[in-house]
Amino acid sequence: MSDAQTSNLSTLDAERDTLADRVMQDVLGRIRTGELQPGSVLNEVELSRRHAVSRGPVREAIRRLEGRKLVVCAPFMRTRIVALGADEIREVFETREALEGMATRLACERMSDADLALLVKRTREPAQDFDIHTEIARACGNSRIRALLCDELYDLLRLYRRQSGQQPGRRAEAAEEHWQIAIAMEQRNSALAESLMRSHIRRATARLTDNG
Amino acid sequence: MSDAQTSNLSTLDAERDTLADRVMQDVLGRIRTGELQPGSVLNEVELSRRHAVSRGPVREAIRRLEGRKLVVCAPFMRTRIVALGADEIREVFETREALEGMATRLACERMSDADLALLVKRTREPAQDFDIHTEIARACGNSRIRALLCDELYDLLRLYRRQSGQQPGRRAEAAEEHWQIAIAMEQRNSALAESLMRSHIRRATARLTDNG
DNA sequence: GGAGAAAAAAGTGTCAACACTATCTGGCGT
DNA sequence: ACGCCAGATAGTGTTGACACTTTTTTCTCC
Repeated sequence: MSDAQTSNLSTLDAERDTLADRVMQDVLGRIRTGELQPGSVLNEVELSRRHAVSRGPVREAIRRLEGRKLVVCAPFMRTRIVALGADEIREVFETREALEGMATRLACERMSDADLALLVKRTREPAQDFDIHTEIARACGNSRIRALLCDELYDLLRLYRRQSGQQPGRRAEAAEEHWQIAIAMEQRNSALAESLMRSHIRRATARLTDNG
Repeated sequence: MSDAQTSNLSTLDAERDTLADRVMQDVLGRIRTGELQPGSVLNEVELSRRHAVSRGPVREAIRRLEGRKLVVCAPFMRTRIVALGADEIREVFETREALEGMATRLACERMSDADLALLVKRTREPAQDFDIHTEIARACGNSRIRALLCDELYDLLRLYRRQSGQQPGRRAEAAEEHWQIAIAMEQRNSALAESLMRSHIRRATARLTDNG
């Protein structure tokens, strides 16, 4: 008889340090910095030389990115960073709306008074490295939703943020919407907070698809 | 200048046929049939012999499943099918509630009258292989949400459905809730349909976690 | 007989070489 | 000059072997 339920095999990414892990982190980092753009090719031998490893670990890193849908590949065709069309970007935003709406509701219900006060304070005085979306995803108490947002969708969106720069007025508008969300959360009105977040994301989607 | 946006590199799983693909499909199939349970070990050499291939393709298949969070592994420790604790199952259901709620709303807005009528008819006369959840995920017009539900969450839940069998009364209750959802969709009341679907999933979650 | 350490076995991580496919390059005919 | 086909080149798919780690077995000592 197999003891299936032994020690909780957590689904959250443990901090490993194999060669494949290093290669994957490097590629993720270069996606985040913008060095790798949508459609950029990942050459296996080039990655091998870059990290002074053989192609085995490189291929395993690519396969994990493939599982995360950050790269695409057909047999013998080169692997490329995903390049999304207008329809697929809309799909990403719809997914994000669903997940971030839920994350906002959960964070509103679960954050401590102290953490919530800090969130409000930081939303009022926006620092350089503060992003309320990331903060909510981290605080929602659901590691699966957090990983989907932070490790998949946000990386995808970063790929396109640069080229579809925001209109001048949008920045202030977004700040105001962030503020309303924070207020609703502080009042523990989770239904309103979720609704406001979803509207906020839907407005951002409309801006993007109008331009295209 | 690199031409990034050339031919839409779709994110949807193309039908490839490399050895790694075959191994992955086999593992997925054995998860679906229940042969592989949570915590089951995936032995690389055993998989190699089983498919008469070397360990390379086997490892690549495992890495892709790892990207999908269906298996977990630490260096030199054997790879295992994920085994979720009570908290992690709750997280899966919260994720599912968010995504299926959105899928229901989108399907309600986008399905043709004919397809919707068929959905209602099949919900009224439930066949053996009909599942309204899968049908909505397929019809929502968002391939990313469909893949997240059908290729990740549903496989995960199948792992636990067997052992946490439903109470006797729950089956009829669920059928009634499915019926209400279908009616709301037929009336094109997308907000109500989404709300009903989310409540439906939340009730299923409560049943599970009460028992544990 | 049982707890602990050493040896053996099993399993995973990595590598270099070979096989196959797609893409690029150059020559050919029209 | 243009398109088309064959050879050369670059890149991916696969393999078997070796290195390292964990797990199991065996042996020793109390």
